[in-house]
Amino acid sequence: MTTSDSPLTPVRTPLRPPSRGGQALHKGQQTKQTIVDAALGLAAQIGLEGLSIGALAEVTHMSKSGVFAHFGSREELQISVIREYYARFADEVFSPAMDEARGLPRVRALFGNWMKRVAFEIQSGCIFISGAVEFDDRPGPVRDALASSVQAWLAAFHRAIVQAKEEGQISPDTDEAQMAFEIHGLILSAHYEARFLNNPGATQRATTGFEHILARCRYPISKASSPELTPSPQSKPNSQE
Amino acid sequence: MTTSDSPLTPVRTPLRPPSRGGQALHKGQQTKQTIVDAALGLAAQIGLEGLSIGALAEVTHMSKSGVFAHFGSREELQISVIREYYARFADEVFSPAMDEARGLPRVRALFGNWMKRVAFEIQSGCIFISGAVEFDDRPGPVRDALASSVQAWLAAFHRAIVQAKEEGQISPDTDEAQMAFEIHGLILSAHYEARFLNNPGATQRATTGFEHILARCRYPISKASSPELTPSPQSKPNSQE
DNA sequence: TGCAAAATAGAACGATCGTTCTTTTTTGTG
DNA sequence: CACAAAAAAGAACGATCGTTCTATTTTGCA
Repeated sequence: MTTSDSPLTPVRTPLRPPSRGGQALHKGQQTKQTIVDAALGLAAQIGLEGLSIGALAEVTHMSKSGVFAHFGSREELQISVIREYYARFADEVFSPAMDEARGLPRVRALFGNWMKRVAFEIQSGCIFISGAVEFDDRPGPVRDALASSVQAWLAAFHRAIVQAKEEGQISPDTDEAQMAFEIHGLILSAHYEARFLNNPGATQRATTGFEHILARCRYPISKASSPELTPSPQSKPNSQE
Repeated sequence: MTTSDSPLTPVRTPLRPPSRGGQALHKGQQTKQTIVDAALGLAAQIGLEGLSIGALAEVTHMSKSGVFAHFGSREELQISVIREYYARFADEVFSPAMDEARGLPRVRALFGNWMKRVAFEIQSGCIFISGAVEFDDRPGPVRDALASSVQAWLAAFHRAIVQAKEEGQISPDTDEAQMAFEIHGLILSAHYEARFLNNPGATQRATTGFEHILARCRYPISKASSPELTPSPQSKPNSQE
């Protein structure tokens, strides 16, 4: 079985109008982008369901119908926001990590970038999390767009773990999906405790938890030809608080 | 420092009217209970913010104003729902676990009951999770009621872990708050993946993750009742799958 | 049983929502 | 510059929201 380094590409937006040649962005497209940018900030704070065309019109200094015309429906607006969020997530979290070597370095980079984003989203909110809660009982195209975006990212993360096992950097009896599940939990816990409970130590806790998981899955005893010796975990005492 | 087995009591509802004696529930109180019951089911599915008095009136076969009069405001209705949810959570998760012995048995019981509830809430939804997302950027009495309920539960769980350490059942250099944080993440991950992504193996993954954490924190070798010996973790290999 | 009090219903309010339709303004190009 | 096409504005719609006020029904005790 082979694994690929294929980039994150689940439901990519078409962008450029299909027919038109290499023309610069028309007015409509750039104001649409402006609207989506504003909508993204708004949706991150108050949720995709909280997104209202009226509020969006006010923020962008446009009329309701002017905003509406770019999307044709509120659902299409929400989907545009999801696509934009996904693109930024891929740019900030996934893409930079692909410069790291396959295996553990890449897994660490993915997690590190993910955590950086979570730390930022403690202020702004994360629509992968809020959207999941809003749409877990609401079938339809918005939920589908959101779920496929999340699935694509989680699958990419899982793939990186599989590669680390292929590289012989984690124990062969490690369940990669289990590992991804537990790491995902750390992210969710950090977001929950930091954003809702105002616990400032939450992001550090997630990082510590990640090291705990790595320590368990790495080869416990010696290592032949592998990068890091001294697998002993728990070397540095749990730092804070 | 002493730890107590004090029950979960954060913002308990007053119940009985302060003056009236031991009279049976008046009509108003029992229909109010009926309304809150219906509201709880509705809020679990579509969220506390999705709760509408109109929909609630329809479900309970009452008029909007009839429903409204019992609470005086939508916020008060939401808070009543939170209190009811909290009371049930305490009854199903916390109280039964208090019959178990202090220490690890009680921690296991708390987690097991918690997981049972999560498994049930894959269908119905959890307002401790959806509410956190809805109100993490919305200050006010609803958020306060929700946060204090969650804090009370997480504190109770943390307390049980501290007791396990006092009983010498987990390694003395374990950070109990870190452990609680990681377990909380497993719960959140299970809820996310099962309810939003329809991943049927999610609850099993959470249970497995819990065992991973226990395996790391438990004394690896002998027993010998003495607290500090051989703090080295990482004894038994990651068990299953 | 009578009667005040409690509980519920009914109607209406202003506000906001997504959406539709029509009109005006702006844009880009032959 | 002219002029069609694109973009944006404006007004109005039906619906739903939380809430208020008044009227009616039901309750529980003397």
